[in-house]
Amino acid sequence: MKLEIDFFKNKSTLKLAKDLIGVLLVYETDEGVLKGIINETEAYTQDDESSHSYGAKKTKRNEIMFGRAGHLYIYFTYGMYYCLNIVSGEDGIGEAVLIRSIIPIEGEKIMIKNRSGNFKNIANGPGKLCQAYLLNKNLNGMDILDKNSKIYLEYSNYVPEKIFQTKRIGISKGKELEWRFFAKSFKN
DNA sequence: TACGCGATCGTG
DNA sequence: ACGATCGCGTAT
Repeated sequence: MKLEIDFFKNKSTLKLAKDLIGVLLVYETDEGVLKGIINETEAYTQDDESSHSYGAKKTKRNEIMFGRAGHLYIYFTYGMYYCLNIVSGEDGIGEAVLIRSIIPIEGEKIMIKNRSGNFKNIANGPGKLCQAYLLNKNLNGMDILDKNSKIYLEYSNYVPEKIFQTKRIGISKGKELEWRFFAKSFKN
């Protein structure tokens, strides 16, 4: 069953980041269905120095973060990679959850092809995940809660054994905040 | 218009 | 540990 708006309502971005561990990221492409278990996320809010939305300053790049929860914020970074975020929080507040990693469970062959044949570490990083799913700026701003959307989140029976909470990766400001969540294993 | 810097990755 | 690579945001 697809996640709907209720999953996002009245929930902090930190809580959403935690709740998304174990949820499936699904993309129905022309070549086949891509599906994976979300196993690592990070929260970003407008009070957070490391966030693109810091200080509630809206720009052309980050404006989607200020929209309604359930939209995709996909940005380009390091001159080569895209990163996928799910917009969170109230309309008008700039918050999102970065999806850092998934464990492939369907369409693995397609993902490997999308990753130029790399069959190890298929989607265990934000840039790798976007390569595996062919996510780019064309999909920025998509509404995954729209029932016609080809990309959406789905409930699963994968229950994290334990959710770890640590500092975030690859940032220079807001380093001390423990806003990263991940699971090492799931029971089914 | 100019410039410095990344919410990264793969190799060494 | 480090280089690749280029759009974005801030400053001029």
